[in-house]
Amino acid sequence: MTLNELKAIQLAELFSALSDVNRVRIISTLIEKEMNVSDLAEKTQMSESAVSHQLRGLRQMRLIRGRKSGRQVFYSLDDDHVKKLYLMGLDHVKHG
Amino acid sequence: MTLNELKAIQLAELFSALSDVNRVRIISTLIEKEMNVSDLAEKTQMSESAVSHQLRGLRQMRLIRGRKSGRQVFYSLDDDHVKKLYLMGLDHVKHG
DNA sequence: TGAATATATGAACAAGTATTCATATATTAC
DNA sequence: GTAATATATGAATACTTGTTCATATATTCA
Repeated sequence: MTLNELKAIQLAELFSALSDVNRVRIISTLIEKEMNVSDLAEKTQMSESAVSHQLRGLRQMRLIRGRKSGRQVFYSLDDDHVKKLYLMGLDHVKHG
Repeated sequence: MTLNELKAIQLAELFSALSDVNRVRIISTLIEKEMNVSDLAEKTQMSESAVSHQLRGLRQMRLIRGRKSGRQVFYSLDDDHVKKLYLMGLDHVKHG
């Protein structure tokens, strides 16, 4: 069973979404609890614009989702799958 | 428990190693069986040089390891962890 | 030893990606 | 309505990464 081309591309895109330190920090933060953009920016030491750009990519990959509340948007992980992937990667890093 | 800086970087590097279509194809191939560079090149439709460069990165990230036999080097996944990570990603892509 | 083969590597270029800055949209409060 | 705040986005620049080409190393065989 060789991997078909589309799946290979999607898989690379998925891992690509987690391949940046700032996005890892964002995911790491969102594992603990949902958070709005400006708090994320403060917590991750990034500009709000940079955070927003990264969130967009994560949203497009369906790794996170936003919940609008007034003029704020609270982001959280899209599903447990993402958390598992992240934790498995972390495990590899720790015991690798 | 906030992720420390080093872990965040390592984690991003790990996912980064899997974030390219050609590397995904290589890993996908190596999940089935170990393979030498030129066969990998043929199977993945890449030049041997390109394969070798990619293998280097995967080796450095300890995702694969090489077994030298004469003038050939047979590559295989470094441990089961990698396979799990790959399969979990694939699962996300399939059912996402 | 020298020729042939398998793999590895350095440097240069090309392609992709992240960040910044300026600006836009959306919501709330007045 | 206007002002203030939160987030989003486009364009430009800077940075990173992958591929190619040329060359180097290592191994086998004659």
